[in-house]
Amino acid sequence: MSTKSLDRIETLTRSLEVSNIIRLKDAADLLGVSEMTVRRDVAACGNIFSYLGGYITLKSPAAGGLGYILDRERGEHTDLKRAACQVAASYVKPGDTLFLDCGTTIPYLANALPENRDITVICYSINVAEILCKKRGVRVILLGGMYHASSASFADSNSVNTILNLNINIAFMSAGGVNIARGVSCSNPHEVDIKRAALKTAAHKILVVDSTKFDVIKPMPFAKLSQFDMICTDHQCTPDLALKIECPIKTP
Amino acid sequence: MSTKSLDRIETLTRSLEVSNIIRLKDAADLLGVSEMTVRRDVAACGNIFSYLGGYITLKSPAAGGLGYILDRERGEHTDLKRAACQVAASYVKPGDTLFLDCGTTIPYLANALPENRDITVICYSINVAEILCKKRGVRVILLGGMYHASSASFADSNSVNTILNLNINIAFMSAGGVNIARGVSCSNPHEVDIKRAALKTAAHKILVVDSTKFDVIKPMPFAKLSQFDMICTDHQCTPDLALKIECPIKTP
DNA sequence: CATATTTTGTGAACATCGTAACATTTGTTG
DNA sequence: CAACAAATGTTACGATGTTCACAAAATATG
Repeated sequence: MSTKSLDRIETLTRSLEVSNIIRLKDAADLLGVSEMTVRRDVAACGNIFSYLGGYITLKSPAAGGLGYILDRERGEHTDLKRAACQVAASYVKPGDTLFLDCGTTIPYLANALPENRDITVICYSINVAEILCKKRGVRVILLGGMYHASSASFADSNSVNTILNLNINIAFMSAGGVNIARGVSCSNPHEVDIKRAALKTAAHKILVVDSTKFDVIKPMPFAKLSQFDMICTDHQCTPDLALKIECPIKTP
Repeated sequence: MSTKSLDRIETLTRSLEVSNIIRLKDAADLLGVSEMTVRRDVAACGNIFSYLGGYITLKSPAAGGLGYILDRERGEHTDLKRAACQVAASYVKPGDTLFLDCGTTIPYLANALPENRDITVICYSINVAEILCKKRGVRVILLGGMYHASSASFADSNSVNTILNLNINIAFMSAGGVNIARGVSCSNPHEVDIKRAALKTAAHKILVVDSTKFDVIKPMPFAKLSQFDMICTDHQCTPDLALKIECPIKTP
């Protein structure tokens, strides 16, 4: 990275410390370079700046909420997750007893569940519980235990037994990776037993993953694709991929 | 503003509490209306939403944790509760294993606990768990079970046994009422067994109540005043009241 | 100085955003 | 039901954002 580039980044940072947010065009004027150059600077310093919709902000928490918010949107495919979860939510019927897995996808499903429909939900992550507990007319059962920050979930030696003693109608599972040869996998060892128990006892099993998870392999395998009744994902799931997978795929 | 419009705003707000940010287009899909309608909704609620470069965000990203609690309990002696909890927090030492009760007071204590001090906390309410799980270097054990909205807590037949099998150093208990004749009481039956179990097994018992709880009687008694090692409360605790209670009272 | 490498700019093609005017649907009221 | 008002959808068009390939300029290197 050149001296000039660093100078520009310095100037831009200073300016953002004052104004919090700046348009790409204004930044280009400010720095006396083309918009393209500013784009490249910002992209190169992805750790310092957030860029979204034509606006640049600082990522540092000191700069206030927006930067942090924009940051979270970036790599995480929230739109895809939301889309996949909307598909999944359409299979929930009044009176159902559901199991909701942990992770960053399933909270969107929790959010999409209808209120006052005599629904019972078993969950084990704080993310999901937070959302469900605010809903009216939803029975929530949280499996407790020791908290694991990596997956924002709780695990305990009793959890598996508790799950096996419940009548779960549909288990909505998430995954870090889906691969035809290696099956369905996740990153955290402590989730595996709970996932397997839920898959064992649930009448129906639905895998909820956005399309970026296909052909990804994570360290902890927990199921084969054939164990699932269907996969709910987003519209970016390519047709040839859908053909290769031996399991019905539902998209918006 | 119509009912439908308000429903959409409600849905959108919920969704934003999960994802922080959403594209206009995705919001339109989510709500099942045109982008134009979403634009109009967002513009009408300029006090709730921010809109920039095609992305919608909440103006106050508080939403979760203590912010939410603070919001809901505004005007309910939050200053007194915070004061009582700061007194209570001063008795926590590195390496302690704590039990934190449920209610609207104890979240302030959870918030006041130090990070990275090898502290283990057992809790059973979503309010408290939410706050603790965000702290670094705090081990959290949540007792799971069926959720009870009245106290924002979980209860399960196993909870009592789990508590009795743990070595709790200090139990911080809350209460809805404290009365010399009738002892310490609360409003929710499902809390009682858990509270009693914690009191039974904990080495030290500290009652954390703001001064408005004195001379109040709630339906479910769960302890006598003599069972507690001390009471942590606020500065508005009148001297004559303090004299009448046969238990050390600590104020700021 | 000549060459290679890096940095920056430009323009084109395309997608998306922003706004307004108007059409259509929905809901309300007499 | 008719008539009106409110809410929502559609269309169109200009502005802006996004990405790419390639050209031009600046800089480094031998």
